[in-house]
Amino acid sequence: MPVLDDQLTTTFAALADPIRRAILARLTRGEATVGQLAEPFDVSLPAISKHVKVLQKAGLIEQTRRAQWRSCRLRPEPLRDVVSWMALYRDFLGDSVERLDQYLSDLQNGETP
Amino acid sequence: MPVLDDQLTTTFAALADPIRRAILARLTRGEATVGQLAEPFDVSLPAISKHVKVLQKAGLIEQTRRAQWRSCRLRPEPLRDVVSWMALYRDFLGDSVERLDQYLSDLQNGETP
DNA sequence: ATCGTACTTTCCTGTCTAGTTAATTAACCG
DNA sequence: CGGTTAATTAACTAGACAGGAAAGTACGAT
Repeated sequence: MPVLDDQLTTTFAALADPIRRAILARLTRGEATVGQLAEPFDVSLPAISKHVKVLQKAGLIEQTRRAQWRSCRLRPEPLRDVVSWMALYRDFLGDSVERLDQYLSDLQNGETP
Repeated sequence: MPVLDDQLTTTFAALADPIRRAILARLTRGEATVGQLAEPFDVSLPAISKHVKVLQKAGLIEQTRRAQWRSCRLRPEPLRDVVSWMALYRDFLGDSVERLDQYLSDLQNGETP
């Protein structure tokens, strides 16, 4: 089950922006509309709207429409792919990373979700 | 000890390219010169040289000069920063991620490296 | 129906990135 | 020294990307 190269590229590209990472961080505290997501930032709403679209295309968030509001929610799958990808580097991340390793095996065996 | 936002941006940007990820993967199997890194790819040497420079600036690899060869070696720190950053999302990555969590605490306590 | 709210889309700009070829630096080898 | 190998730098091009302003869409309220 290798992680798709293309998916990883999109995910990493999406994560390579401070505003988008801040949006994700905000969403760990619960759903939010695009307007709410925009609040803390000093950029226009269209700019945020585009960031949201990038995150959505990467599968990192999901948007559901309620009336004229788009509520955004975190989707964990791409982050799991990143964790899986990192397994390649476990030997370089220290000796006792067997726990991370173990976690990954569990994931692959469907024991965790 | 929060991870520097800027560092994460550079790291993710560096990882958002299939060739650069392949270079890193290659380096898990041991050091390699720029020429050796270039071999599997259908792009010019200068292109690979630039990829190497991007990885270097992100701190993901280290280059040591031996005669006219530049030997490249993996540096794990930025990947550890990514793992640390992912800790924010542990609740979204499944319930039994305490192992990952544990691993991270160990890292912060300097117990692992 | 029309107004306001909440976005999204379009268009345009400047900047960044990946790739090319050609020229350059650096080190070793005879 | 001159030549060869290894890699970087320079100069350029085509495409992606972040941002803004302005126009467009969609829904709810009145």
